[in-house]
Amino acid sequence: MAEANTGDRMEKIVSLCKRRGFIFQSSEIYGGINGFWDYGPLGTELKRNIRDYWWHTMTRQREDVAGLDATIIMHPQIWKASGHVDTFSDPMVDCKTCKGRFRADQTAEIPCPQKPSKMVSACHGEKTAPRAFNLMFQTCVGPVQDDSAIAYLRPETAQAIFAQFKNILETSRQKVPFGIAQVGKAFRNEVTPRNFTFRSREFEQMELEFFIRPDEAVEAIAGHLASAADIGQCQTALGNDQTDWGWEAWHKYWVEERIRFYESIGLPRQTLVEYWQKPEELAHYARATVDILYKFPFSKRDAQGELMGEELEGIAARSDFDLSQHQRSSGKSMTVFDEELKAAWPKLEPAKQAELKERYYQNRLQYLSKTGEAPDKAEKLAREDAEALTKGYYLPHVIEPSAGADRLALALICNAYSEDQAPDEKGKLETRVVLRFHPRIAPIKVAVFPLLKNKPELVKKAREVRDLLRPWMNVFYDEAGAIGRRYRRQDEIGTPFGVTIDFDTLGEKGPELKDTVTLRDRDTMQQERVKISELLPLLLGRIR
RNA sequence: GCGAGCGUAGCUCAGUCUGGUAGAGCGUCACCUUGCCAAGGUGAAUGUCGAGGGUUCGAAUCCCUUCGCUCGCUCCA
Repeated sequence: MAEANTGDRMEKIVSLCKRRGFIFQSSEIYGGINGFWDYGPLGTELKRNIRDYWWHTMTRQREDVAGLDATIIMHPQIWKASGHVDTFSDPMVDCKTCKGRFRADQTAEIPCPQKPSKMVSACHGEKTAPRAFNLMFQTCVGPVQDDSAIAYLRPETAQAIFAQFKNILETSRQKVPFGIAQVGKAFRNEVTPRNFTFRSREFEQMELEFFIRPDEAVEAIAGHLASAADIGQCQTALGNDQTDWGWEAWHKYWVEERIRFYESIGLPRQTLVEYWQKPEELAHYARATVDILYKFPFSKRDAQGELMGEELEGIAARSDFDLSQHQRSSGKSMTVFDEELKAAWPKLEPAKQAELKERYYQNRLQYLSKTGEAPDKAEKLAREDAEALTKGYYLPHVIEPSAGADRLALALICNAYSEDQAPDEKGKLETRVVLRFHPRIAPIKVAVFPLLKNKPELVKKAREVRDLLRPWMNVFYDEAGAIGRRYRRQDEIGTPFGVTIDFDTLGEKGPELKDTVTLRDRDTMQQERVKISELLPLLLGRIR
């Protein structure tokens, strides 16, 4: 299986996507529009399978996650509170002399590329005035288009979860720790869309905000925090006792959980990179972030020549930053009342009480100071928060696994794409293009063929089999051309199974083969003989 | 947004330098053939050569503008 060079491979994938109806450029007949992509018939099925399986795994299969489907346009204040209005717009300066681009606030710290002894702000290059690059799409709500009407298309789905946190808490009968999941479109006016659909301006996110107790509350209730060794066992812990899990345990748990998800739809661990962001790379609100990267063909290589991977998902431990921000910005309380905490607190030693209270106070004070509260006010608020903790009230912390649906679709296509050698009818080796999708996410699950089209009995029987399977899975029926050609067409779009109705099915070779069909496996091209009556349960077992 | 390269049939591409009015392979469709792994037969459709403008008797070819793609700066689910 000779691998073409990576550029080649990516080109073949892009071309296959268009040729077979996975992905088209948006608005193509008008010349296209940069950073926007449409999914064709097969791509739509693929993406729907991804979304559905994510939803299935993250919410319906769990006791502790509830769903949300919020609007794309929300109150603009949300994006002030979240920090997107300010931090999503970096004024940039271009240097016409050296062609460099620099953040306007950093020109005094970055050396000039042409004359490194001087900083950019002091070099002789001819520079443009600072220009704002706000990555949020703006629109106006209502007929009057003035500043008061400005609204934004959401740049992430997460903020709606925080904004609706209290409503969901009160209506879902969930208690911390629990999560809120959402799948939906998000929009970023990327400077440079790149790498096929990888960096698009309109994309779909699959996000979970998993709310947990602050460590101080965990310690008050459980008496201790799960140790490093306990954390090492997280991967099998669903259903186990989690009362002593602090944020590190939950964070690690979700990293493992998410990697298992990727494995379960056919991305082997060696195609993924688990990247723990270094302290200096962390966003200001994050205590830890793990990126799950997939080794795309267009990924850069490290010094050893290994693909470094591109981000599919980020799993951030965001402390109580987001709920705090919305609490301050909206003036509405975002705290929860925790009966277990209230009951546990009076039973603690006074020294322990003091220690936990002090730690909570320090954390709140640090947050409030960082966000610019006046020192005396910050101190007062932090005292109040610490006092509330002793009564069972706190702001939940959050672990955020946030994945890109389109990026995952692209990763699955890249991962599935393969070329192998298969003999044609004369035994000559031919190149076969196969998308080795995991059956769970394959757009079409099974293709049904009559061996020959010109035999009405075969066609009739094949249509019966098609109709038998159709209510249960996506079936494709094809009677055109030679049987081998039909198999190959299905291989190219990743259909895992092929069912062929032949003369044995009609009973020509005797009663023992009557009403049996051949079931052909895409990857091995092996066939097995299966009774029609057993076909449905067999296939259902293999595609779930 | 800036710099470099590119844009011809559904896909991959030839033709562009040296203007004369568009081709190949694969694919698609129909009919025939078919006895389990695509390239048997016959026939068919498809391009205002990315778009717009200019030069010219004549532009896929030269010039300008614009849109899109690829790479770099920047950003990131």
